[in-house]
Amino acid sequence: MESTDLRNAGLKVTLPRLKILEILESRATRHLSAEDIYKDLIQHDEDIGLATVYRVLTQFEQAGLVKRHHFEDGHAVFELDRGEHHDHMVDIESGKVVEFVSEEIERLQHQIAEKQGYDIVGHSLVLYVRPRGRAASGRRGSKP
Amino acid sequence: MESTDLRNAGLKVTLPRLKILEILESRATRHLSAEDIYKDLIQHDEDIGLATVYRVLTQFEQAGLVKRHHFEDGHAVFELDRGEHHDHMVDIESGKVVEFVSEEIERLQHQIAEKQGYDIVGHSLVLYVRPRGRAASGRRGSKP
DNA sequence: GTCAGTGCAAAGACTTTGCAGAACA
DNA sequence: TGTTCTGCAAAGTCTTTGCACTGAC
Repeated sequence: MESTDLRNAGLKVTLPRLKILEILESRATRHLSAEDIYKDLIQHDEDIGLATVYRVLTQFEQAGLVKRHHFEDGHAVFELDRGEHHDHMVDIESGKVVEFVSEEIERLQHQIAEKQGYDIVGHSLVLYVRPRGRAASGRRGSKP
Repeated sequence: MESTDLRNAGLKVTLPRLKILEILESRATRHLSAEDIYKDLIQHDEDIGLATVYRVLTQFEQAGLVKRHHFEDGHAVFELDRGEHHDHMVDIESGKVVEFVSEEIERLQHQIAEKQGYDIVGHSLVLYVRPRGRAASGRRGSKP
């Protein structure tokens, strides 16, 4: 089944590709960095290099199988592209990523771009959040 | 006047800092990369190293004088923080950056975060756009 | 058997850091 | 004068690339 996806993308069915696809499909965390995937492979005794992970992910991205995101932490994260567009919320304390969709925001975005004479080609919306009601890290009450 | 900003930030008033602040204030393009600023300094025969540019920008960021953004092109861009929040639209053909504000989107974002039990700490919204009505780069008509 | 794919190491882009000399207060 | 700053070069992080070998078809 995964092999079909690969063939459809014009990619040979190889072990590294299958394994990486499998990791992207099966992990609880759907947003993984190249390093995350690499470590996972190592732990499962797969002898696959980090360079290959990057190469495969880039190919998957070009084939439309995965999406690459750049949250503000320096490294890219990848997720399987299941077709349905969504935006992200990142819990800055736990690192957890929550997906959400807002038709209304999408609509407003198009409206805004249109007003300036543009068509939207893509967009990136990320909310950096913290569990409700908790104060800023290590502080109490109002600003110092 | 700029020197006051620096002193308020607890930074000594030095030539590199003044020059960099001046560039951020006076350039038509308000969103500059470290490299952009460095080149500008070189062109004006200022003998300031790239490392210093990065150091100064980081200090300015910590002092709240500038904001750092990561658009999808790999390198960070900096803009003077004038206090008023806004989001960005990047014309992928010209590289031009347009700022915009949408109270409505802001409101929706808070609503969405709240629904998940989160407070928003920060957010990043960037629209990648292309002048209206123009086909994808180098193409005509519908998809190939 | 061929050609795409892979591992490894080396290179690249962007950014940060260590240190000795220079400059602000 | 005493720190704080700066330039330079070296190191760091994340990612890509070159090359000879391996493996899919």
